[in-house]
Amino acid sequence: MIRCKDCALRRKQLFRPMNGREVGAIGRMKKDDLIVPAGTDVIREGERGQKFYTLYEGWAVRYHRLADESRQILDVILPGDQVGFTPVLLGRSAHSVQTLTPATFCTLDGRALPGVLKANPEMALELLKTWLGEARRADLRLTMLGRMTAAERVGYFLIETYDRLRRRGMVRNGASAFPLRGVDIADAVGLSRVHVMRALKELRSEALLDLEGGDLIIPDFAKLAKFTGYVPIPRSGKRVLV
Amino acid sequence: MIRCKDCALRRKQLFRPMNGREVGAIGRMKKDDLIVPAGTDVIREGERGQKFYTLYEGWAVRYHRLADESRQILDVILPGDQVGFTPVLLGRSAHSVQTLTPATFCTLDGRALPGVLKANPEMALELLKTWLGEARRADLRLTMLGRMTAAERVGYFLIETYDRLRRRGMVRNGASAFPLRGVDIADAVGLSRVHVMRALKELRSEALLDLEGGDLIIPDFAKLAKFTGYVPIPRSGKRVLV
DNA sequence: CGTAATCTTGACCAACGTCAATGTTCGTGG
DNA sequence: CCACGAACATTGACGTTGGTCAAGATTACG
Repeated sequence: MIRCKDCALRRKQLFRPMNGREVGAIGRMKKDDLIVPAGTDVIREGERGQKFYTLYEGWAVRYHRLADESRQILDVILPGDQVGFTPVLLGRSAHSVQTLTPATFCTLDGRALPGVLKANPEMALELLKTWLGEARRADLRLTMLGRMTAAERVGYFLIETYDRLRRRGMVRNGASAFPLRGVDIADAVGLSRVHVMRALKELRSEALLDLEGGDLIIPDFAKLAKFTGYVPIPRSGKRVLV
Repeated sequence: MIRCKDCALRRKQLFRPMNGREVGAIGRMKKDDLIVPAGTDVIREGERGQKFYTLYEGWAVRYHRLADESRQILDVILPGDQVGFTPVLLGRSAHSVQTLTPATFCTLDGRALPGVLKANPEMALELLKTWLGEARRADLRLTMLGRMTAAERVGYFLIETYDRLRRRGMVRNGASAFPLRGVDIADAVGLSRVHVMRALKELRSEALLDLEGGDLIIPDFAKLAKFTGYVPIPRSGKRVLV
């Protein structure tokens, strides 16, 4: 089991430094790690849960499945992101979470969360800020689905994810591992799989990005950002790691 | 000026009862009321702000305008909803807010907010819960845009708003005032104005809803909910009124 | 080396957008 | 109360984007 004291994530730029008291409070919520293969549903829609998780390593997606079996991917979960917060504080999960790769989650006891937040109001405030940042990102994804063409949607989705990877130090020389398949991208941007492939071809031919063998390459970030209307996440926003 | 002590909103079912200490803390943040005509931009994208607002009476929308002048409506703001939270805690607003009708906002001093939340951790936690609820609603809107047909989108948007109105006691006999025009609905659900009208015609012919003279009528809530896949907001979730 | 998954391509089709002309509603001033 | 204009709704014709289907090529993996 990874101990909070030694957690490698916490040292990353993305996260807000914590004092000993805070690390201790979180450490007391910490339970076993959860190690699962690719394709595992870690959280299922409608489920109640007393535990919540921080993704430590690997990739996952939050998604929603409709009555007609179609799937909407709500968000990509990257290392350092939390899942299962909603069921703990609100009673039930409104979405499922599935791993795309083998993954390790850090498990935390949700029953202790309200107490910890009341005892550490500074942390509660920072957590609120993190969620406001997430809400802002969600607004932009909504705009993408409502108002953009196929190529713009795909480009936006990829550059946004790429930018998040970059902030986590997961990009090297303009490239990063990217385990999503065509279907996954399609389900994220509201298109069909075939049309996503056509959009990718277009983006590739304009040298805006390349996606091959599970690697995403963005040769000119500014150029793709301009094409998609993407504005990078401001450097300032640090996150609480619970 | 409406005093927090006398605020009519606070007494509504939707909101969590507050103790005297909390009402006092909020009262000290309270500044003048803001009374504006329809079509006023209360918050502009990119703006910094030290104040935040609670809509007391009237209607507004949160929206985002793209480079090509097109508009995405992110959400409808109803009495009791806050706006301007993000600029206060995160530095800048990523969206604009415009009134659809003459409206009254309660103005609060944002500089005092972090202090108030740290001094009232219970309130901070409840506020976090409110935001988690909003995030859940946003996920569903995303699903609507990504996976639904024109008629379903329009129906979903209308029933969702109707359900929110209902919780605020703004529905009488299956009907409520509804000041949004065709363009507004179009910009909310990611369709063209003309196509929204066709979708409305279809919904009307199926007796799922009616929209005339600024009134929204839903004769059979369950029937429309089934058609659109809408699940009502659980009764339990009460909101913090700041 | 073989099988399954995924990508690629082309043909065709449905949903939605655009344009433009006509009708309706509503608020305003006479 | 009526006349007028502006904003909005309605309708039909037509164009475009993206969906569906199916067959073949490529890649990943045991």
